[in-house]
Amino acid sequence: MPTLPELLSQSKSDIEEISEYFNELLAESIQRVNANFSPQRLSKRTRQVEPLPTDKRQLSSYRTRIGTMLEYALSTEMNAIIKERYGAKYLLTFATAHEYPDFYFRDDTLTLLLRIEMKAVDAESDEQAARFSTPTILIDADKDMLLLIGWRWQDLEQDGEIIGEFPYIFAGVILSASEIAKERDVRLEITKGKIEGEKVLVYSEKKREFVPDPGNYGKLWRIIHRTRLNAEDLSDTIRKFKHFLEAVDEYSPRNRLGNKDDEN
DNA sequence: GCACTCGGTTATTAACATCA
DNA sequence: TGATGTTAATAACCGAGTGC
Repeated sequence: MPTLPELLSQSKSDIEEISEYFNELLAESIQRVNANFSPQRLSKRTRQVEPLPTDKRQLSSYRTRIGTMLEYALSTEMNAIIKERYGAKYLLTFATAHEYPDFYFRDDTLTLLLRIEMKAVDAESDEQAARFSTPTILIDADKDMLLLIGWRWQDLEQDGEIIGEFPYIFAGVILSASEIAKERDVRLEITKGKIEGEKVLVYSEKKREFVPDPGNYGKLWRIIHRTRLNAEDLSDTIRKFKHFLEAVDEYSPRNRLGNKDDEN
């Protein structure tokens, strides 16, 4: 595999190749977070002793919170690994405002090289309603990547006894953001919706007119249209994305991809 | 008849605008 | 100035329709 400086110095940057490099980086970071940060800093006692929120507003809130902490932990590990490999040559910095994207990958003069948006989903949640809803026209095909992780509660054992649980990342992938956006917009077209600048409109049968998307555009399970799940022309990126969905589906209360024989 | 799909509703928060 | 209203963002859940 080429080194990162090689990939970034090519006259025409290839985001697919760069994502492959980052996938390897991500896999190692996930291992570290699962082994250290998560069981040490995000652990809690068993559900019987320390229950999780059940109120739906609280559910939404705590999942967002854990997602943010996992973002912090993962990006910190990724930055550390990059530092181990290339010294002070690169930085993975947070976007400090609530804006697209979450992270900027920069060189040592702080020049922007890549942009990374991250989404964390709890497999136990009803819909994994996290959304990649960045308007297509704001996505830079050469620089933007989407980082997805799936997590679930894992028992924490001590001397053969379960003493608590911690968020365990069981799947993670980095993909070209524009490829995902492309598939997302193919789906929108299939469902008779349309894009006007930064606005997304869906056709409402009830009102017999186009209405602003009510907040479903880009939900992870609404990116590949179901009629395209097994399409021949799925790009490599979409196949990797589908693989990620399958991993989440494995632990999800639902069985949306039909690859589970029994309930679990 | 169950489980999924997909447009839609709701709860909550924060920022900002408007009104008495 | 303080109370109230509006809007935007997020992610939960809802429910009619649909397919097996």
